[in-house]
Amino acid sequence: MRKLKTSRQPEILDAALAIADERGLEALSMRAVAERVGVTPMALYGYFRNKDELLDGLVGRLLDRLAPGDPGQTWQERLGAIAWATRRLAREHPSVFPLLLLRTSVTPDGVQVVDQLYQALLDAGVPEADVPRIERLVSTFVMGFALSEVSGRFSDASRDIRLSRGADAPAHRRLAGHLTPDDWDAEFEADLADLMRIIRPV
Amino acid sequence: MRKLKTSRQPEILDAALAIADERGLEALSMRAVAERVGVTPMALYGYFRNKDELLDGLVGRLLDRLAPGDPGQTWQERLGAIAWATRRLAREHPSVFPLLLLRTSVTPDGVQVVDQLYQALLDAGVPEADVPRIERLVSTFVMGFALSEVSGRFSDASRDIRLSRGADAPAHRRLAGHLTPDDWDAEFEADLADLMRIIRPV
DNA sequence: ACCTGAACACCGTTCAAGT
DNA sequence: ACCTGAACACCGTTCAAGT
Repeated sequence: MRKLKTSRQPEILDAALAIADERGLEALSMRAVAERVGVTPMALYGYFRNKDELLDGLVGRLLDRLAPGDPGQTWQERLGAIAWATRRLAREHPSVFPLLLLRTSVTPDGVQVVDQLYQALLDAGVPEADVPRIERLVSTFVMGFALSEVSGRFSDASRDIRLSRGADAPAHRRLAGHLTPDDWDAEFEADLADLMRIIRPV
Repeated sequence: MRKLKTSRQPEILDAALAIADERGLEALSMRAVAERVGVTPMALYGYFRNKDELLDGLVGRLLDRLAPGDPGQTWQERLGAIAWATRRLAREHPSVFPLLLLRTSVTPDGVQVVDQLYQALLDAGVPEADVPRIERLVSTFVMGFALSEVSGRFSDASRDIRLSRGADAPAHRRLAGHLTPDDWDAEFEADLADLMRIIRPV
């Protein structure tokens, strides 16, 4: 295990993120990053042991966007702020965002975000023994929702195909008037409201 | 757009699934699939237009495992059956499962599953206008949970690292005795119970 | 109808060498 | 301390050809 240089790591991650944002994740090759940084591909291996570690670095980069943690007033507001920031992050970096769910990488910033969620749930009155589970429940939904949006699982195309197949899908036929997703912001907000009712039953 | 042969599609998908299960997703190359089928890589292009379409075929293969849909009694039981089947599917095919969330592919089997969920929610008394949203809420959580398990987001390693970083994470320190995930089956069950309370408030 | 061979433009990564 | 060049063992895919 050689010691890695850190000096140009941020610069390299910037280049990698830019490539992913502009041309997608499969355009993100070591060679492309090197070219953007103005260096030979092999030079990158002084800063990251391999491509996997570079991708982990990219995940860290996204998480530090989430970490700031406004002082926030009520637990609902703090929890909502993180949820909306997560969704915004997915829209800003749709190619890289899936890596947050796909790669296990516990970064300091990631821990900070989880800690803020724990605190919000404690303030909401969730019993200590239930807090970690509820945190996983909420964060799993929020990340899954954001991922579904950017990966197209919720897209119009899906809905249309679904409708055209209505013949052998009776419930689809019955709900035909309601399948349209009109306003995703409103849907996300309604979902969060429902989850808050799990956290603190009214 | 040439017309594709279908004769050996199932055989090819079997080979692809086996490779992914045995050696992971990044070992799943056209060349590896071809070798397993006993054919030249180029022969595959008579059955799938490209690798992406082969992966879509793989997603379809997973979805048809979910589709059967037992007659089931209560709406809770039917919804629970699909949720547990989804989680089981992820554990059986951890490498391929993420593609379900990553790739937009609306297959007939996928529509069947969604239709069953719609029907369960209708039977639960959810207003028609809310059914599609609640279906997305539930399926997003279930798939996100299953994905988190197989991708290691919930793993012990994460928890340990989190604990060791407890210094600057006060809520973690306070909850130290409860971070342990002991029983994931129980957690999933508790989560489903909480979601059912959203569906039909007690 | 089904398959092959050769080729093209890519990959990540190792190793030895250069300043 | 930092970077390069050449090389290796891979990729997905096109094209023209073969039975």
